[in-house]
Amino acid sequence: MKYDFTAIEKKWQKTWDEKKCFAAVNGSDKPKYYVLIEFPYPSGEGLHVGHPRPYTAMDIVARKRRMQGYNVLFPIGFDAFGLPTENYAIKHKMHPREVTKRNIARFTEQLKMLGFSFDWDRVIDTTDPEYYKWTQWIFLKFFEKGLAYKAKMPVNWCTSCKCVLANEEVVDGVCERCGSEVVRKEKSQWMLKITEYAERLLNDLDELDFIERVKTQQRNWIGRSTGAEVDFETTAGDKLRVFTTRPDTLFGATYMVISPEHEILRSWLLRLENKDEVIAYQEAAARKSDFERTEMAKEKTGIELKGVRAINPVTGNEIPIFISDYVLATYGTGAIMAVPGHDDRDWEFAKKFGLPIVEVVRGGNVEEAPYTDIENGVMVNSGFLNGLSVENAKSKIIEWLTAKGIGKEKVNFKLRDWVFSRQRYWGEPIPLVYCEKCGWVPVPESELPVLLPDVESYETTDTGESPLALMDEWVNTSCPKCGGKAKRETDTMPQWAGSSWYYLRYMDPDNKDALVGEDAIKYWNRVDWYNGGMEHTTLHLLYSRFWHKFLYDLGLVPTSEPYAKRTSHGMILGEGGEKMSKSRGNVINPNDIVNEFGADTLRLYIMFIGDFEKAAPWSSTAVKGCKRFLDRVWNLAEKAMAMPDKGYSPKNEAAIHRTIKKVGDDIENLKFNTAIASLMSLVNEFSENGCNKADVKILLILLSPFAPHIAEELWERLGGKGLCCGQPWPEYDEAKTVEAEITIAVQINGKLRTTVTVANNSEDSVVIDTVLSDEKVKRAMEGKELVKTIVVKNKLINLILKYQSS
RNA sequence: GCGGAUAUGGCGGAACUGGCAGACGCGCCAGACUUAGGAUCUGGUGUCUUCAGACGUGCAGGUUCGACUCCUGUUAUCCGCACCA
Repeated sequence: MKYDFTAIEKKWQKTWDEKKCFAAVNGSDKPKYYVLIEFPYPSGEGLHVGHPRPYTAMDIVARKRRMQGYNVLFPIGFDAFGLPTENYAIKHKMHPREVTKRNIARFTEQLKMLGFSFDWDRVIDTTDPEYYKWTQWIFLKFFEKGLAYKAKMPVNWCTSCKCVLANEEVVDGVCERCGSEVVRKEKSQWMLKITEYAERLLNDLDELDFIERVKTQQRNWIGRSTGAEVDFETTAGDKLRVFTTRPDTLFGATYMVISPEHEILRSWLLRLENKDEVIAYQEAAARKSDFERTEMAKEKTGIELKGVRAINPVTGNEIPIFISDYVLATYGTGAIMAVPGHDDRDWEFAKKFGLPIVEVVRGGNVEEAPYTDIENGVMVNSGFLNGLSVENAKSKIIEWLTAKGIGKEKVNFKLRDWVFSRQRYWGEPIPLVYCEKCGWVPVPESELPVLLPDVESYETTDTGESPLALMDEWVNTSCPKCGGKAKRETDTMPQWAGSSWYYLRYMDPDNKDALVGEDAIKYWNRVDWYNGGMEHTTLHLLYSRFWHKFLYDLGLVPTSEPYAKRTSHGMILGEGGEKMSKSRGNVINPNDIVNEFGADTLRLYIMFIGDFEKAAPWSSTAVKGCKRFLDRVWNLAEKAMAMPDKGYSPKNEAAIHRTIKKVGDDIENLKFNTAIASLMSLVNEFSENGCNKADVKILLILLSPFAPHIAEELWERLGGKGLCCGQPWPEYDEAKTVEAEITIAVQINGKLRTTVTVANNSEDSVVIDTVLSDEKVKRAMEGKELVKTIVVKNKLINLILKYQSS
């Protein structure tokens, strides 16, 4: 019989489906294990060859855990709200709901074709009103607790999507999604107070089993820094508050800088002699996008405020105040004390404007370059701080400032609150109404979900308002509180809303009374292993940790963190090593690969392609190698059918034990490529030594998480009991992983000369005797003296020789 | 600029706590079977070479009996952050 992968794959997918082999059981007695992948966005393009990489990896883990006796939850769903669908729908004059429905159907078919062991009875769709009802419900809780608030503020506005973006969605000054320019715009927006959780989001990382680069990235994004706030009196009779991480250098503060947007300017404006100049600078700064500002960062600009000066609280000196866009309005207090001697940016600015540079930390030459070392410096020119280390000076000055009531210790974060409104149709409606009398009023829980209106037109408006704003019938409603006239909020939620809690819904997808039932959450607890893309580190991953903590505070979930372990995969690149994209025309469609080689080959290749955590270029020739491997397995099994089934063949025993160990360990460590390599080696060994039925059966069990269809088919043909995916994961015997005879490397003066074969675990003396009687070694030793012998057990022997001294 | 990672044959990549560099696969070469092969099987495949060996893990040093692995310096590429005071 030939290996007819198409027929085989269909057959087993059907069997698994009918027997519900991969259904997770709530409340089972078995230990539970929750494996999660990031659910896909069902785009119109269908499944990309990049999708199966993380899916196959986690499918392997899920299948292995089941074989190890766990009750595994390995779910799938669709994150279906969002712009691409809406844009596609507008272009093709379809309803986003229809587009979504079609795309989900297509994705489902493609995912099933690859044989993933998802529990298909728990599928969720974020656009299903039964689902987004609970997304809205959580939002109302945020609102109730004061963590959702509306604020007028400058926001990132994507000129192409006609929609605001969260800070996390702006990459290099352009829209993360469409690459269009992002400009600043003043808008009134719903915000989520993620900053309230900054400290916990940071600290709790320590206890999590996340790969280091994820933790680092989140830490940098949260950006905690400790310092002090200090009030400077001004000649205008008021106070200017600054934040600094170097309060120790206060004696060196020779001028101040405030951001062009700083509020205090308004009250100073009348006193300014160069008012017009200042206003012109403000206007110029306002016109620039954030990106343009940083682009021009190379050259510092600024204007001195003529007419107001500040007083350095420790020196008593009057110092000038500047406005400059190198000071950000959104961080700290929007104002800084400038210490040009010990800060790169202040130094640069001072040099340009000819401002005095005072050394207050000794260790460098502040005329040449700012001295920023905080480890070795000693305070000078700093009155009562002189002679102290930087660290000691910090605590002393903070003590002093606190006592005087002009400053205090302060912690700041880079993390900003989350801009949560989007001016688009295809998202969850924000369940609030605005009443002239009562203000913002939540829609009562009993009236959830607030459904998206079913309308013909949902195109973007040019005014920057949500398309929902044009739907009078939907907008105009009555106030749930007073019954008077009210208007619905017309902005919708961002794409990240539905995905912030989806892992909870999988535990109990059909619950009508709660987002997740108490028993279900108690049983499943939290996700044990979550794999996803690095690009979500400061978006989805951070957002969902925030939501989870909030739900934890409400007492709705038992853990303060949603994911115990987080790993991440590299991208699949095009053949030339470039990113796969439609415009480059180098996109590989998984359907083509499955048609030509089968799903098992695709799965195997995508795991064999290279280090799972690194990017790897696709190679259409290398795919064939994996197909060839499966062909060889097939032939081997056909031959073994007539062979005995009692115990491993003695010749293969050591290799089998080694492979069981290697494959098992490698799966846990994301080393799928070497796991497959070891399976290939085992097959090579079987071909050389011959093999019996028991040998092949163990091979099939080990292979089954990677290439489940062929394993299942051959298992059946070899007369295996039950299903291959239901077999217990094999055990290995450490003692049996080593061959009876082993090869030892022989080095002379550190260089490999030859090898010898000795019995495993031979005594050193035996090894030395064998080596010394070796012809090659004897020749090399002629006329030389053996000074030293180094033996590494079962590995290597190194003979140190010297010319004989006469 | 700051932080992190990476650098190994023609290619993708292996190498445990310092112990036979190049596992496994692709490609290539030779042979077998073939009407045929872009199928299959067998063998070979780091470089140089006087066939004894010499040289080889970005580059320059160092530690060690022994270094892809540790240390110092340096270059390149990728990723993240990007005036965060």
